[in-house]
Amino acid sequence: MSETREHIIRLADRLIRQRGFNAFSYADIAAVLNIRKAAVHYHFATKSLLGQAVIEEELRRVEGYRQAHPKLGGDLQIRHLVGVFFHNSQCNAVCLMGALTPEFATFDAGMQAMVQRLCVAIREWVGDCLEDARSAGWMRFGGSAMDRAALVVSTLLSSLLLSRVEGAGLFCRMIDRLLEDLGAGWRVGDLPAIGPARQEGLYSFT
Amino acid sequence: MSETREHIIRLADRLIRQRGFNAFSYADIAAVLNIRKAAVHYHFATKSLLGQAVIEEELRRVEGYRQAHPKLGGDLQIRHLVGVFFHNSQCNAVCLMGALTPEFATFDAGMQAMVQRLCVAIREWVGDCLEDARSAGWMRFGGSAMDRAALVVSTLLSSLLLSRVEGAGLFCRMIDRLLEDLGAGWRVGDLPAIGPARQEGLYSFT
DNA sequence: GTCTATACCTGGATAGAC
DNA sequence: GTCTATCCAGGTATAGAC
Repeated sequence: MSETREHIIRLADRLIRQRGFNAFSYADIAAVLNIRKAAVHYHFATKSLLGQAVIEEELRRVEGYRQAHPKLGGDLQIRHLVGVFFHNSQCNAVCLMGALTPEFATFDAGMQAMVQRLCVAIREWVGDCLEDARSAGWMRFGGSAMDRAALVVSTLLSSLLLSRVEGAGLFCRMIDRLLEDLGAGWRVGDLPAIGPARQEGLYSFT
Repeated sequence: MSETREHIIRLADRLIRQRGFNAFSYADIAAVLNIRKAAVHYHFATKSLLGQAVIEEELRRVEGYRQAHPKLGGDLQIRHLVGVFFHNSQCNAVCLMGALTPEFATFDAGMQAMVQRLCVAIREWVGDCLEDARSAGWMRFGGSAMDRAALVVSTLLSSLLLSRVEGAGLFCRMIDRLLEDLGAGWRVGDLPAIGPARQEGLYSFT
């Protein structure tokens, strides 16, 4: 895949999560890369196609992580997920679901389908992790793992939205509360710091 | 207050929650009211001022409700709140917090301040309700009522976001799960239907 | 005081140069 | 295959008519 193409996707990802899909433009990307807007159009004919590529990249990262750690317990994977979100909370960035779902009604069919795929994929992953963590005794909670996953994802998602408005401290208070409800034996503060190599803004699954 | 002014606010409120703040325009409002775009500018010189007016209206509704029912127990007020959100889930509308916080970084200072006020007001209201409901024995949960309120608000907020993408059924599954965690003795299906007089889209506190 | 006509800019997208 | 110059629609906002 082309070098600039990757740069564009990376930039678009960041812009979407900082300002929303409808609020960024090809001009923003062109300015950073020192090219003309139309050069971006060469790589992505329409803005919708660019958005879909960003989501596809994210899906690839999620699937990649799952396949790279087939034997990793659900509890450890949840730790990783929470770490990703914590890092985002420090950067004032929200996740792709939090950025895209509010604007869902303004998207064309192709983009809507990708947003749907993303939401389902994340929830299924978290659901499998919760199921595993519960049966292994690392967590305890009522209800089906899949419905519980919706609650966990929803809390992570909106903790980023709200903490950007009310201060980053809110994130830890909310997630620690969530983890206690899940019977997890750890808190946000227990997670290892994220290495500088991954701090460039793409250390994200959502 | 002028008649058209109120109409504009009402329309803007709906457009924001259906499509987001940056995705709607004065043209959308002008088309419905059969006036020119500039007529809207007369009432609200800038789009930011219009947005602030929409939020101010919402704050007024919240405060109005609280003052109108000073003696109403927290449990009953939460029922009302959940009913409002359920109604929104049926209309594919999200709440103002869910619509505005993702675009927070694109707002000017005045608008950002109003979004902040809104988030704080809602959370304080829910916090007071939870506190009351817990001490009255209607609910039971761990942690401070205020932190718990953040979780409740966050779940309501994102259940609207996600159910619009994954289907309205998700809303009830998520909220019923939340209510059970809170030890509430009721579920979404137990709530009375919302009267037709209030179904026009402004039956909302967020 | 209320609205219309209009300006000006930036958005996404196209046609064609290298 | 990659990018530049350009277009046109639609955005917010202003100046001025009624």
